[in-house]
Amino acid sequence: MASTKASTIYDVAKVAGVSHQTVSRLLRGYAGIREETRARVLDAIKQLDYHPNITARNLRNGSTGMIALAIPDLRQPYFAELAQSVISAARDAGLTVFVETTDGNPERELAVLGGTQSQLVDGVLYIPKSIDADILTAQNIEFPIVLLGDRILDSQFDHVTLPNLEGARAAVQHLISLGRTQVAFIGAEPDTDFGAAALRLRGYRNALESAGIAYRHDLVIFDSEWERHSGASSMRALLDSGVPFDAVFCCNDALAIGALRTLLSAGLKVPGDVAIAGFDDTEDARFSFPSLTSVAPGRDELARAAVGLLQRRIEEGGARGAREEIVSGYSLAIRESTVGAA
Amino acid sequence: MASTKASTIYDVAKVAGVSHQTVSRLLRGYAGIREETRARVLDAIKQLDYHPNITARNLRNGSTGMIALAIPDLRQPYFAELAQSVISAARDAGLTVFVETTDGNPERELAVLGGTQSQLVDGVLYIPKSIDADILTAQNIEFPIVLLGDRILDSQFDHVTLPNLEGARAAVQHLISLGRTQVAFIGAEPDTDFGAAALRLRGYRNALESAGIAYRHDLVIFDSEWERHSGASSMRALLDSGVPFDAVFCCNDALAIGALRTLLSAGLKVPGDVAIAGFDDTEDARFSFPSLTSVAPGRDELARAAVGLLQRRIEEGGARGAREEIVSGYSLAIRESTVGAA
DNA sequence: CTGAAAGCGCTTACAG
DNA sequence: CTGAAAGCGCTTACAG
Repeated sequence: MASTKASTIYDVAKVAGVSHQTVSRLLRGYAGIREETRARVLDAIKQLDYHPNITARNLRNGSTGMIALAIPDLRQPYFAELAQSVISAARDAGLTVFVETTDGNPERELAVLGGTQSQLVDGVLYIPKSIDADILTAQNIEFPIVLLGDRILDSQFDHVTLPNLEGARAAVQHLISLGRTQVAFIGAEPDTDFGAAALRLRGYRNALESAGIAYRHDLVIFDSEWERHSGASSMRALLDSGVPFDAVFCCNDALAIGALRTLLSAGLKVPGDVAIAGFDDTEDARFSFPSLTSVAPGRDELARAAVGLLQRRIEEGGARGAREEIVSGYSLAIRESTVGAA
Repeated sequence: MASTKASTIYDVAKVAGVSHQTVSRLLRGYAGIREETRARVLDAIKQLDYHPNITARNLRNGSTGMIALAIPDLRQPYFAELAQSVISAARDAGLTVFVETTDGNPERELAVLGGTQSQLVDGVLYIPKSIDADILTAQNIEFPIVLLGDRILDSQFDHVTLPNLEGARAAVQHLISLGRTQVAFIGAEPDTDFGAAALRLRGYRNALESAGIAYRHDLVIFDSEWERHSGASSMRALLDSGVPFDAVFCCNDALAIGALRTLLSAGLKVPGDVAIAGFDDTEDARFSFPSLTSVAPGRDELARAAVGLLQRRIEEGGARGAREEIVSGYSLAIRESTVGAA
């Protein structure tokens, strides 16, 4: 902080009666310093309450020990929890993070890549939302970047993602195992073959196929917002369509929470009339009533992997190895919304 | 970023055929530069894709344009939403923020104040949880700091806080206006006369008094965690106590969501048997079923005020004026948990 | 084992 | 209106 005139390496050196480089060496952990000298310097440091000026060190070293986390919106529990995991993982790795919210706005998502903060940072952990791989590729990014999250398209970048297909399939298989045969799907996206929505839809279809249940378009609801309010409307639309269904898989918990609210508002019983499952295992899934069955994608593991990969890329400097793709494990948290209260 | 050799002000100067200071001046927005020179420099900047090195600028200027936000835990919606508001407000103010999560852990809360990142930052927005004013005062903090949030104790620091008493009173008055006479209170804290819990409890008592209802200890549940899981247990405890009640005010929405779940699990009707209100107006309050009546404390206003105050302190440099206290406005969002479905 | 020198990229008085 | 100089606080070869 600039408020009070902080003491420098020179002040310490003067007090200790050594040159400033000796102080620097001690700070950097060099072995070869005479015990008696070391003690004098440490004394001076304590006496002056000296703290190294990180900015100066950064300027010299060309690195800052900081990474940026570009994330759409902390108001959404999934992102908030993911951010928390990233921040913890980064701290454990000796990095500090710098949260940039983009609102999933394409311009802001792009701005992060060129913004003034990208100067300050050794690398970027990037959770894209509305931007796609082509645009990203066209950016010709010249610093370490790792893509993170569920919306990762097939891309030439390092990325860490979820078992989208497998998780969705497991959830839908669970619904089917309960004897449900008319399973709706909320959260499909038009016009994409990649990305979380497409993969989860494929998982859904896989599960139906293995059970010998025909896929039906009228049970698939498009919703690319994946938020609580849109989940509520999507469920409203499904109910209004008059198509009968006895279960629903939602692409994330936010959708499921919204859909659940609409179902209960409409006087339906969950899971009696309709069983419902989500994806993400956010904390609100555990405290809704009924509590929500959800695919738990191992958020901490994901965050740690992403931070670790980014750190590796930073250390490698310019020399990029082959791009890497990491997929986390998952489990299915089975709760009241599919199996009822205990 | 350090990955590729970035061009400097000198490179630009050489290409443009001027001295590097001229480039610097143009960058800093000085008026006195000949039109023709300016064009040449801008050309060179574009041609070289020059971006100023923020670290160097910071070293020179002694400030970084960054602030730290020390916050307990993004997994809790209240904090996540507050963080989002702070980040937005900071961006509007030209500052970037740096999120430090403390887990409400006293050591980590203290560490933020001395940590290496406090070097990097022009000031700190501090959301304390377990730390109290005495400890903070003892720290002899020598940089701009603004306390933010609901747990602010009476202190010698600048702080921005919520209308704790008034908000709680309004919520309880609302419950009473519905004809409820046995209003429970969840979230009291033992041994404090200050802080959000004490103030909200006072608001509760005020509302009872104005209505001529006697205050009863057996309707007040202690809970200093203020999380969903603790709200669930607290409500469990209240039910088990056998004390009859027809309404409950919870100190925050997390408690209320947990309590609501317990009520519904127990087969009680909300608001038929028990009306329930919370505080914070987090987004999950709007999507529970029934949706939750809650005190809305004007989060954006709060965040903007806090960022503004901090920025002012930073600009004032060392010269601290009188400490300032800002209290946000509030409104009461009335929803199904007190008045039933529409 | 420790000192003298140069430089990271920028900005700010000082001249002209 | 634009250039030469010094310095922000640190680290890294280079000598000795």
